[in-house]
Amino acid sequence: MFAKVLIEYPTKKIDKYFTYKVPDNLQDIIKKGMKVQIPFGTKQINGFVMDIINTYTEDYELKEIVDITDKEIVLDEELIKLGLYIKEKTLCPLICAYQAMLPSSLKIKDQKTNYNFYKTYLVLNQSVEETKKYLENYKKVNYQSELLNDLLVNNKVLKSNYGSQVVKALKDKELIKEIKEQEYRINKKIEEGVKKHKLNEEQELAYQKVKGCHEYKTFLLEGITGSGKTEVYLNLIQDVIDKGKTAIMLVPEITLTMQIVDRFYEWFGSKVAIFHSALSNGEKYDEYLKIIRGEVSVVVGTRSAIFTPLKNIGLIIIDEEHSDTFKQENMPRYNAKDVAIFRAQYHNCPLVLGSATPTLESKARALKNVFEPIYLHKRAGEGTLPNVTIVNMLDEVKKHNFIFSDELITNLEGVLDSGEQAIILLNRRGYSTTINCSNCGFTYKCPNCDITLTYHKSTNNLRCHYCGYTTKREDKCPNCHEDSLNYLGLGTEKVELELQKKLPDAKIVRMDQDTTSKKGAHEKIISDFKNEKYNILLGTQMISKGLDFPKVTLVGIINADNSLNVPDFRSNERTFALLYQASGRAGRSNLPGKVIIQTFNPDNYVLNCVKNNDFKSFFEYEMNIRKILKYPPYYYLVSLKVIASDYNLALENANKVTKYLKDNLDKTSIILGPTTANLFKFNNTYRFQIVIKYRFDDKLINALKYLDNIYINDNKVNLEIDIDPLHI
DNA sequence: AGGGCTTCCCGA
DNA sequence: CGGGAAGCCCTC
Repeated sequence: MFAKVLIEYPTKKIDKYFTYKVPDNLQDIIKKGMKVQIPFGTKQINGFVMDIINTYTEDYELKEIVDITDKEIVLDEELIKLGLYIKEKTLCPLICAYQAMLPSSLKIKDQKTNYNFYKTYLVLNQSVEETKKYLENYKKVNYQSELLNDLLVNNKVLKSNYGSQVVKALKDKELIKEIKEQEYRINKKIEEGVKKHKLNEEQELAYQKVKGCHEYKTFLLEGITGSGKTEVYLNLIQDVIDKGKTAIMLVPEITLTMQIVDRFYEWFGSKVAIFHSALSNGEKYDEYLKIIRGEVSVVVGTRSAIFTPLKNIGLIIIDEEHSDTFKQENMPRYNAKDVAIFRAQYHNCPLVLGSATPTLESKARALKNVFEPIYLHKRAGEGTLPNVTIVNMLDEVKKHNFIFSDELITNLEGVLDSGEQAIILLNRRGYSTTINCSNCGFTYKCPNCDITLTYHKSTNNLRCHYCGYTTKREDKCPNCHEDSLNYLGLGTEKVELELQKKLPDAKIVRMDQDTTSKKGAHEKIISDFKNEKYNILLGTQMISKGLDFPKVTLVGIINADNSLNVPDFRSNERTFALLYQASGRAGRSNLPGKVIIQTFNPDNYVLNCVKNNDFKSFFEYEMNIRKILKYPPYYYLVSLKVIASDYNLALENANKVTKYLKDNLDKTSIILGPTTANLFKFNNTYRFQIVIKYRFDDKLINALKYLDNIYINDNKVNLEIDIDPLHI
């Protein structure tokens, strides 16, 4: 018996199967998809069994599999096929696809660590009668008798509940013994008496539509903010569970969506497993075990949760489907939406994409009935859509209001007076964007990347937000040594400081990457704000999604132009989604909401669509631009980056790649570049970019594979291929 | 990926 | 001629 094994090293150089002999003692247990330890070169490493065969005819001696790494962790037939699909779709090494499917704790490296978590219990060592008899003779009332009586009632008790002396004494008398039981680190029970809202007419219609679908179909659930999409999801999942099937729901970033997860725990208790980056390795391992063992019916999680080995899936939901986080930016560059379609087709079940601001791609498909559209037009409950005002900051600057407009401050004061709450959004962290010398023009720049450093006041240093380079701020200009350094641009840190000056009585909490790096920090800020320990929540885009605070009546957006000015063809779409979602945080209960958008471009079409809550107009406007400029959804994109530490070498190869594409692709495909990539110099490497726009090109995939192969063995030049990139 | 083996360059 | 670094190639 022989096994074809895929080696754990994620390199294209060894992206093939290696054959090993299966030792006698493993022949009965070994299965396709299992992880095994094998000798490879001089080392012993891990790999996946991809096939089991009975004959082998090559002329060299085979080595033997040493052991099975974890008998419980097996990639089933579906996931094995899915890995092949991802390899084909994203041009990654096959092993890379399988590694993406497993939580990092199972990703081999520290295979010595045992993540199984045990608790020690005490049980009786004798029969109940014997114990009772012993107690009658014992007569004393002390901790020992208390423990024995406890055991007579409860069968087993936690060892840690009793003193070690007491336990030892009874153990020595052979009256009790210890047992170890595996426990899960996360353990939720269904909360009794949770109020399950009755669905309104629209929600009920949406629910029935999906419920009535017993085969693969993708639905686009377009529901305005606060329309109660979650309620529809919960009911649908309940229905799937009632049928004995399982469901996956993806959310963009679970820490920001803790409120949703809490609702899932309330409904489904221990039937839910959760998956996100903030879990510890041990927690991830436990959640994975629950799924493998078939103990859960619902998985809620971020991108990688789409790979969880649930059997018999009856429904997949992707909430906030417009979010960029569903696409992985490094290898394997998969999009969870594609994976979701694959799995829904495999299980022949419905897929629901939900959003208030769907991607143009999804919306276009819904209009062409490739996806089935479902709409939720009304806010559930008593909420109404907020009133949006656009403030022209050009006028405010004349009044020397550089950060806050008079209107925003007046409204904030109003909120404070009435005991309500406000959210302020500024999509940039740090204190100020950059420090600049007004005498000689010096700016702090990252020595590794082609980018200006951001000043952080709390630590008094400058940081590169790309590579993490940090340097100290000096009092005088390091170049001309004059005392003429200026702080330009705005970050959350500075806004917090300035806002506190304007409103000395306000209790402000800031939420951005810098204040939420610790475990549990997100949840604490959110729950503190919900419990009204603060009046104002100030933060970056992480506060825009999914949060539901009934007391928030005002949302202020500072410098709405920030994201509009990003040089990417999707910046309008992202700005609309961000501002629309942020606006949706206001007026979610019976209190009416107001939104103030501060901008230097008050006539901007995107902003005015936000003001009018008009996704339809925005969609039509933006689709027209995409059509003229030949961008998605009219054309598909591929981005190629040629990377080398030598400038000329990078450029030379970028030209070669471009020439090859021009010679070998279909004439209808458009090849742009090479140009310097958006982040031209990064970590001391130079990056050139080539973009392909195409509609139908059956030569494309082979051309990409050919180029990919050329650069596998070139250790000076690197080629990164991103198919369907989200950023170019 | 990582180790071993070959090659190549420099000072003698 | 030797040593050390850099490049090359193999791993079932």
